[in-house]
Amino acid sequence: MDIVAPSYANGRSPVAKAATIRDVAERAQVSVASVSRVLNGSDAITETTRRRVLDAVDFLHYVPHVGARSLSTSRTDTIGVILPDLFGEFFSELIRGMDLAARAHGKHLIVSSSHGDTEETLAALRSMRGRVDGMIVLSPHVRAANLAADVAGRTPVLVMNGGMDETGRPSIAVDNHGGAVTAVQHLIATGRRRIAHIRGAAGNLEAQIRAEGYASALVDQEPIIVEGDFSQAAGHRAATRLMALEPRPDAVFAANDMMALGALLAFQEAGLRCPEDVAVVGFDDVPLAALVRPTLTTLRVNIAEMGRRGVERLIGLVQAGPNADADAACEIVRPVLVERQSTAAASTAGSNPD
Amino acid sequence: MDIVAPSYANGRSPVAKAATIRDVAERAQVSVASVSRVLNGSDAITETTRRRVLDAVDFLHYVPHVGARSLSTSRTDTIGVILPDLFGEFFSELIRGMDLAARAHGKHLIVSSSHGDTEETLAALRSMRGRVDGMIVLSPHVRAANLAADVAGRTPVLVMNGGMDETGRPSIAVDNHGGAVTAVQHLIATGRRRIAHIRGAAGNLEAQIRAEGYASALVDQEPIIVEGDFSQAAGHRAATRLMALEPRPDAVFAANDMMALGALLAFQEAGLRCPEDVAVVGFDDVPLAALVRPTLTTLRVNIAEMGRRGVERLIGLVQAGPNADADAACEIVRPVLVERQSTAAASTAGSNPD
DNA sequence: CTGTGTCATGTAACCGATTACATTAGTTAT
DNA sequence: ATAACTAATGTAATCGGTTACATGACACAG
Repeated sequence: MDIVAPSYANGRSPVAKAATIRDVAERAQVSVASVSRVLNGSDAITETTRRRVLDAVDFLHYVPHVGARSLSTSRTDTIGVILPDLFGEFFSELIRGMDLAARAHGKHLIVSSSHGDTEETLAALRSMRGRVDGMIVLSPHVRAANLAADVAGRTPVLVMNGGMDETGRPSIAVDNHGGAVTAVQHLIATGRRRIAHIRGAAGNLEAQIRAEGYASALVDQEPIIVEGDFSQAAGHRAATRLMALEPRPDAVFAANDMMALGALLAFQEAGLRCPEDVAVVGFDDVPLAALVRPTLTTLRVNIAEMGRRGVERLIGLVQAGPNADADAACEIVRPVLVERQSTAAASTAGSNPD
Repeated sequence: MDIVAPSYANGRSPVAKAATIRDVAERAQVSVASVSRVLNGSDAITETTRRRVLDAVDFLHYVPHVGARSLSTSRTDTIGVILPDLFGEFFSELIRGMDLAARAHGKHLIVSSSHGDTEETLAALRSMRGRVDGMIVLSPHVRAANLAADVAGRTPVLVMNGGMDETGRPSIAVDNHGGAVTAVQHLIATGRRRIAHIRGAAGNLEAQIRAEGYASALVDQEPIIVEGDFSQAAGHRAATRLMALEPRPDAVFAANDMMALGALLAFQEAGLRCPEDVAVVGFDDVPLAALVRPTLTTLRVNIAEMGRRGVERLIGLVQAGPNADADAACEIVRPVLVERQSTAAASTAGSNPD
């Protein structure tokens, strides 16, 4: 008695393995090379062949094995993004922009987020190595960012948000200094004479640079700086301390919008009017900034655009290969001032000759 | 005259290709099998061998080729996440939770976002097929979510946020109906008698279910529903229309926090007091909800936790393989009411016997 | 009719890991 | 001393694509 394998109408057993390029070739009665050519759009292929291949692909639900492809082409068509601990809106905007650009170039995005310290960031980076054609490292710590570029080995790395980079690595940075100067000058132009600053988190490079920008733009006054950590609560506490000063500042430049909002609330709770008694400027232009009353003057960075740009430059780096040092520049993104109610010109300005 | 290849101190030419497992084996004086075993922590290996291999790995900066590995193991250790158009905070919270869980299991996350319509979502999904071990599809359109699961073929798919799913696919959903009922009951319990609803975007399943929940929880009143689209501006417009009604509603349940905020602002601009004249409830508990004045009562969903859970279930599905239909359940996440100022009990409640 | 060139297609050697199976060395029992 | 077993390591097949090169068909010139 012969024992035969059961046969199925569709010619495949119930726990069939995924179809391979050879299965497709067989069904289409062509060679694997032709299948590959059709699928990669290269070379000259007869219309008949193309049709036959596509039909077979369709019938077998063939999906090329990415690993196999990457093995022979040594490309992964994937780029990695390493993010520091998330910051709400900023994060999704950035990813949105990146994804848009990536998809436009047929690339995929691997993300790894919430990395508190440098060591964790490096671990994430290591685990991504070999899995991506290039990486974008967002880190407010220069040290981490630069280490990252070293650890990456031959994988191209684009550093973002790490502050102006003088090490000649490809990078994109926000002009935090210029932004801070703009904020202070705007406050001066609208008549404020005692301008305080609520700093961002200690050890954060961007916080550092914004504070320096603030200090450098002051005229006829000493810096008044209180510590913060980018959180709304910190802004609230800082504002409380500022109100206790004598004389009280007539304007506050906070290192980001969330702290500016915290300060705004603290002032309102204390009965101070904004902008009449004290003006407030933030940084980032989170959507919320336009929704609170008074609406918040701030410095706007087009985050999605920055993400898009980052991906495109990285793709450039990947294509250039290791030979081209061509694109080692640091690209600067300049924030623009968005004037809103919180800094409307004080009508009493100028009454104080000091 | 002999022509010899130039030799370098490190034994590698300047444009060296990445080291392979064979290079490591050679340098460590062991076989590739041993190297593989050391690197994958399997089997019995002498301490000497392990040491030798690790040294060689270190020296050569060896990084396993992920494609090759995936080719032989037919795993990618990657999971795909397909997101609809982003919604700020929600998105980053979700990814944070997912990434945490993924990393804990040594998996990577490929994300694809900003998919307006069904067709785009499917395209994203197709391009991910074969590149991931499983996918999580977030879609407010049931149709899209279900199509997705079909298109995916043998790749496991977990549907999230698609509303209660009766098709028996593995899924995780927010109890939108229950949440809406909770909101309305809370408003009734605090003395409101004319409760209006600002709907979410037309065609959005969650919006639909919340509206139904709202209507079903009402007692002694007809539904009062105005259209919205989840945006703050829509909330503002809707509130304006509600204020024109006679008699005016004394409470509003908005389908999300952003619309609730828009409504809040509109009421304040019109001189209405909240919660005294009109109470407001939102949905989501975005960070902002606790920051505005009055602080906003809302329904809180632990988004990061939901993301974490999603990844863990998907990993379970992947490991179970195609045989196990075990986990085809729809898991429900119940939002909890967060009581804040915007619905503080109206002191005038009960004065109206109607 | 033969030579030459062009175009479509096929054959088979890679890419770099994993792992079944084979082999060797070392230990213990008889 | 030999058999029988175990533990550590090695050999080579395999995964599924891409692509250099070989082949074959056909057109056209001489």
